[in-house]
Parts: sequence; structure tokens; C-alpha cells
Amino acid sequence: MSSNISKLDFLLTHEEQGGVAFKNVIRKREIISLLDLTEESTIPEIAQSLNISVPTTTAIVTELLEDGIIEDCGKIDSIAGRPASHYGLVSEACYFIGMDVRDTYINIGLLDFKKNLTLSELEIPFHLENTAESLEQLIVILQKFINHPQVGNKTILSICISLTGRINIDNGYSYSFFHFDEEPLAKHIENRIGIKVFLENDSRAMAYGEFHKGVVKNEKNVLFVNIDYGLGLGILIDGKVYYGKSGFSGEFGHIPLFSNEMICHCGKKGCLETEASGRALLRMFGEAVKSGSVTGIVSASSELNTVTVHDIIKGAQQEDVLSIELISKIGYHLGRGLAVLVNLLNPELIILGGALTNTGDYLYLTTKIALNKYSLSLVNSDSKLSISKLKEKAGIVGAALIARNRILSFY
Amino acid sequence: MSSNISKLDFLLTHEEQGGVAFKNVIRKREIISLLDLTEESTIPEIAQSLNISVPTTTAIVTELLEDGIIEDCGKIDSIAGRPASHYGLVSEACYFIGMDVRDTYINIGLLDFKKNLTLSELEIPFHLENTAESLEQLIVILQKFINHPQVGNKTILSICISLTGRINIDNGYSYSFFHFDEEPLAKHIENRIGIKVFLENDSRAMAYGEFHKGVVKNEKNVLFVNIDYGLGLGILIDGKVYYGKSGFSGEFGHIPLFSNEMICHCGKKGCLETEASGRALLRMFGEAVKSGSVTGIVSASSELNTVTVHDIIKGAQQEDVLSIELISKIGYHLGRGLAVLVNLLNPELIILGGALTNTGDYLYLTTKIALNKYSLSLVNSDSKLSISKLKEKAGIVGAALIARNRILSFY
DNA sequence: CTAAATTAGTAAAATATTTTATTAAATAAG
DNA sequence: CTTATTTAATAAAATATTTTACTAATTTAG
Repeated sequence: MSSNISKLDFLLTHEEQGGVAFKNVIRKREIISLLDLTEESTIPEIAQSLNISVPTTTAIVTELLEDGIIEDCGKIDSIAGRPASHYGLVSEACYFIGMDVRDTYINIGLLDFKKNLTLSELEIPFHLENTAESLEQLIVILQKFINHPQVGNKTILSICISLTGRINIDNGYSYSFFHFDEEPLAKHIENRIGIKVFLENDSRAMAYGEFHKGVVKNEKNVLFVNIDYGLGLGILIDGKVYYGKSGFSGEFGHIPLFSNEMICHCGKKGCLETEASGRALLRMFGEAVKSGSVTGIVSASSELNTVTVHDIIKGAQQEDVLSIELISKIGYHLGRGLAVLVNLLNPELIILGGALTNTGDYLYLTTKIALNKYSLSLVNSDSKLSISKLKEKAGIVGAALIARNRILSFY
Repeated sequence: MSSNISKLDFLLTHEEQGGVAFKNVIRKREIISLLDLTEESTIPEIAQSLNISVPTTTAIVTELLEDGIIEDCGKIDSIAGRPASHYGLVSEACYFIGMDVRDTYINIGLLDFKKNLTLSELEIPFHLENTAESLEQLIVILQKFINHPQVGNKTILSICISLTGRINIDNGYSYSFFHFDEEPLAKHIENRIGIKVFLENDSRAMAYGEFHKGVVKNEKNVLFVNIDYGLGLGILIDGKVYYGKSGFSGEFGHIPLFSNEMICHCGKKGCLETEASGRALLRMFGEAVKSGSVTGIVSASSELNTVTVHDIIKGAQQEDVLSIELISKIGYHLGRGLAVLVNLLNPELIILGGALTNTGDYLYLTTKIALNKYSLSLVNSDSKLSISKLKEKAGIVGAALIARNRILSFY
């Protein structure tokens, strides 16, 4: 880590103090928040937005310039009068790491101060198990990334690790994995690495990435549906990620939408996930083959237990008719689920992400048909339906953004 | 209106200005907001919360005292040292009117600065029709209330009218009723009455009342279900009412939860409202009587078309077995709907309101059973289920609070 | 091409706010 | 019952911020 971290100290402390020194810290943060939003602003613009006088604004901006946190981006487009200097954040001022922990691999990436993903390593082999060895492996991968020649010399302000299962984002506990200690998992890794660590749930991290660096423009009420092996949901309300009382919001896969007699892995029956997920796709595929449907993916029903969701998706891409039919069916059920969301939440935008969206229109079109059919048209006409833009990078981008935004305290 | 409105002028103007005079207005508003939240606070507490020094705080508090907006509530409970004076809002400083417009009557009430409902008139005869005469009737009722001896001499800062149908709360347009003019309905009434007027959707107004003056204590993520002739929902997220993109959120009655072949009045089929609403109760009652069920409410099936939801509720209260059975059935379906909400939103509290909640445990118990059965127990164990506290006054309290809070700009 | 108009930024004066020190009012300890 | 301790509130001094007036840099109109 470089030595200029002292200049950024005020970003790392969150104590509430009185006095004018602290007031200045607040205003520095406010200016950074504003520049984060506007990309570039002039001193008069900042003064007006923040209700501070121009001389005071100039003084704080000068300090931030000296700290190397913001820079003069030159004078541009003045309609009349003396042109104002535009100021913006300095990309290289500090960096953040996002780590996306999956079942069989890890994705990891480096985000700069201006939210550019400057480095990423995808599909680093890893096996997620609830053991100390697995955790050790994770920490080694993280440490190795930090020691990377393109990372080692940079100021890393924080790290966010996205994990599946129950996570308490406030105290950094993970309840589903690596819960060996009294000490929160985040704290444990933090002590080993020496950099502030946050945790987040995987679906929510993906949603967060998509909300801030994906298809979302200015929408403030957005839903991100993660249709993979399971079915997850991230909810953005009023520009902020919605967690619910204990961070359990978005159990979209387990809303009781069907009267089928299918027992879901959650123990209940009739869950949407029993008809709209990779898991459902796999089950339907098995049933179809056993009852004699023809497919190019397996030749005998004995090979069935080696088939993966990925195989069926690939099958659809290669025109396998059974795969296409089943994926369309999944899409239809998903669309009915989305109708529930639309009627309840009247969102501006719904984003479809996760592996099953790689099948293009086969999933999308039936989803859209069912959504139109089952939702109130007045409400539905308000909502756009899009496909994820960040794809497999949604997790690392989301995690790194969470790391960044938690430090800069815009949640 | 009394002449001291000039002292409250700063509450009525929402212009963004620079300079220290405006800064002071912001701080006055902040102190009022704080006292609204805490009921009473000392100068040191205010200074700390707002990050202002004690002398400055004293100066602003003194001004507010002179304005008659806040008052000294005396010195209390000091553990050691000189006891601090506690300051609180003055109930009589200003007032707000809430008007709840229903199909066949109007409720109207007066709320003081400290959120006490000081006067209310319930079930004033009125017939809601989309005609100029009906609107005129509404304005007459409102004007009459303002001229009431207990109202006339008071400073009314604003009025909120709660109406059924589509409402744009920002510009004050009502699209379903009284949409005769270019001018927004709110503006039209405002010009006639001479007091600032806001509009709100009826279900949302009820929810708002319950959130702020009902069973809600410190919960920030709350759902209010209005089970009356129809089925409505108000959503409180992060302490604020959630509207969705165009104010259409909460169409809970029309989520496609059933595979029945029942056409809903919205045009779709399978809507929750076809199985869980007063309308559904009435339909089921008719079907049951026609197929020979015995009930104390009607003696012949020819009398069926005069039966109202109210009759069936009264029947249940008087131990009519058919009524009780049907209401329990409605409760069960409602519970399955609530399970969807719980799984998606992980709320702290769900409040049941509307006429059907007057049947006590007949509805409540089956609702709770179905909710437990169909929701994820981990998520559900977080959520309390309560019955509305404000009952028939929820509408006027909610509307008056909206009038108040829009002026004080805490949304 | 010059002067007027417009907007940015700076210096000095005026004002406001915070700090520090002090006084006031209460409780707890000896 | 007196003194030390704690907390609130005020006064005066120190500091910070805003205002006002002015200078700088550019565009537009004539």
C-alpha cells in the first residue's frame, strides 16, 4: 500500500464528532458524493448544490486537490462569461476489491475510485465447502490478488466478499459458511489481510452491480432477477438496495404460486422455484427424457444424472428442440412470477440475469408474454424488461461497488 | 384564520435559496423534525443531533419559542448536574385537515401540530359521482367544516383529501374522479378554499395513518393490508410510503395467485381478490345459499341481491355459521397472499385493516395459519401480524398527517 | 474590433459560529 | 451540611463563513 493513505484517513473513520474540523470532513464527503453523481462539477455548481458560499467551497476544493482526491479537468463549454474549471474524482486516488465466491470458482476484480473495473480474474479454481481449509484457500486467493504486480502498489481502501447464504451485512457475520468463530468472518479476514472487509449476499451483490454499472440509468425502483440454478431477487427502492428486516428480502424463488404437488428443496410446496429455475429445468428435462422425448444432449436415460443446467443451455443454443421448449416453459412460469412483482411494486425496470438468460429470446419472449398476460396492463406498461449487461462480471463489480460505497458512506 | 400565520411563513415556502437566512430556515425545520420524532429534547441533545454548537442552538430555539412554535416543557429527570429544559412542539401552533372521501359518505378531521386528532366528523352523507355537482357538494362539506366554531379561528396550514382511484400526488391531479379541467383538482379546491390542498389515494392514506399513529412503533418496513370490498395494500419502506414508478404500487388484490377460472373485475383471471376480499365473500355467500346452505341472514335465495358485505360481517358477529365459515376461508386465502409479501419483502410488521378485520379471530386465525404454512419460516418468524388500531379513523388521520408532513417536508 | 454583458474567482469587510472560560444548578460523597 | 462532581447555560474571545466589492476571462452585440 502506498503512503498517501493518510490523506484518505478521513474516509476510513466514521466517528461522529462535533466541531468545525468534523464539519469539514462532512463537507469533503458531500463534495465527493456530488462528484460521484455528476462525474464533473464546477465550484459554483458545488456551492449551490451544497448551500455553501463560493469562497468556502473554493477552500475545500483546494484541500481535496492537495489531497490528490480530485483533479481539475479543465475549462469547458461556457455559454458566456469566464469559463469555470470542472473538477472530478481522480481514478487512481484509491481502489477497491470485489470478490465473488461461487461453488466451484472465484471471480475477483479491482475497481478504481471512478468505478472502472481496472483488473479482473475470472474462474479461479476453488471449492466452496464449510471447512477451515476452504476458508484458508479463499484467503490465499485474495492475498495473491493483492500481491499481484498491478495491485500491490495501490491504495486499497476496502474489500467486499460476496457469498451465498445468510449474511449479516452490518456486523460481517456469515451464518451459512465459515461460521467457526465468535469473531465475525469479515473481521477474521480483515485481521489476516490488513484491509477493511465487508460481506454481502451473492444475489444482492450481482443486483447491486447491475443497478450501478449495468443497464440501470436513472431508474430508482428496479428489480434484478437472478435465474440460475436457483431463483434470486435483488430489490432497489428509491435508489437503495432493500434488505428487509433481517436481510432476508427477495425470496422470490419461494413464493407459493403453484398448486402443484412438488416439494421444493426449501421444504414447502408450490414454490415458484419448482417451476422456474435451473433446478426445475433439470427436473423437467429428466422427466421428458424418461417419458420418451428425443434430445441431442443424451442418447440414453442412463446418462441423465451427468446432465447439468449448463448442458441444456448449450443444447438450446445449438437448436436442441427439447431444450428450447423447456426453457420457454421456464420463461412462461417466470413471467407469471414477475407479474406478481410488477403488480406489487410498480417498478421502472426489471433486469433478468443469471445463467438462463444466456439462452436469449427462448427465455425472454415467453417471460414477456406471461408478464403481459398476468399483470395489470396499466401498471405493466410502466415497467421495462431488460437482460443483464454485466453478465458474469455482475458479482465482482457489485461487490467492489459495495466495498467502495460503504467507505464513502452512500449506501 | 388567525394572524400569526406570518410566523409560520417559513414552513409554507419551499424555495431553495442561498445565504445564512435560508440556512436558518433549514435549521428551524431540522429542529422541528427532531422534536416531531423525539416529542421532547434538551438544547444539548438538539445541538449534538444536528451538529450545531450549544450557543447557536440556543439562539435558534429562542427564535422558535418567540414564534410560538415550540414551548418549554420544564426541567425533568437529571441524574446529576444542572437539569436541562425540555422543549417540545406547541399543539396549538397550527392545524391540518384530513378528508376521507368514500362512496356514500365523507369523514373529516382536524389534526393539531402535535398530531392529535382534536375534532372529527364521521359519515357525513355524500354521494361520490364523477360530476361537477358531486365535487361542489364535497367543497361545501369542506368549507362547512372549516367554518365550524372549533375550527374557524385556527391556523390551518394545509388539507389532504383522500380519494379512491388514480392520483398523482406531485401535481395534484385525480384521474378517476373530478378530472374536468386542465387545472389539477388539488389546485381547483385550493383556489376555492384558500388553503393549500394535497391529494392522496385512499388505501395509501389509511396505511399512512396506521404507520404513524397506529400500531407501528419503531418499525421501518411495514405492510398495511386493507381488506374491505376490494383488497388494497400500503407499503412502508425505510420509514417512507412506497409509491412505485407512477404511484400504482400495492395492487395486491390483482396478483395472479389462483388457477381458478374466475374472471376478476379487473379483467384478468386468478387474481387474489377473486378469493380474498369482501367481493369474494359476497360471491361465495350467494353460491352457498343457492346450493342449499342454511344461514340466519336470508331466508330465501330471492333476497340474495340485497345482502351486503356488512350483513355477512354482522352475521359472523352473531354466530351465523355460514358467515363464519366463509370469512375463515377468505382469511386462509389472504394468508397465502401474505406469504408472498413476507417472502419478498421480509417486513417487520403486517397490519390488517378494513371492514373484514371487524370479524376478529374468524379472519385472523386462518390468515395466520396460511401465512405460517406458505411462507419461509425463517423469514416469517421475523414478521408480526397485527390488526389495525385506528379502524374507521385511519383515513382521516392518515390524510391529515400527509397534509402535515408535506408542509413540514418529512415525507 | 470594441464595448457591453455575463459568469468565475478572489480579497477584504461584515457577520455568524464555534471555542473556551465562566457561572449556574443540581446530585453524590465525605 | 459542606464540598466535590456533574451537567446546563451564558459571555467573551477566537475562528470560520458569508457578503460585498472587485478583478478576470470569456461571449455577444453593434
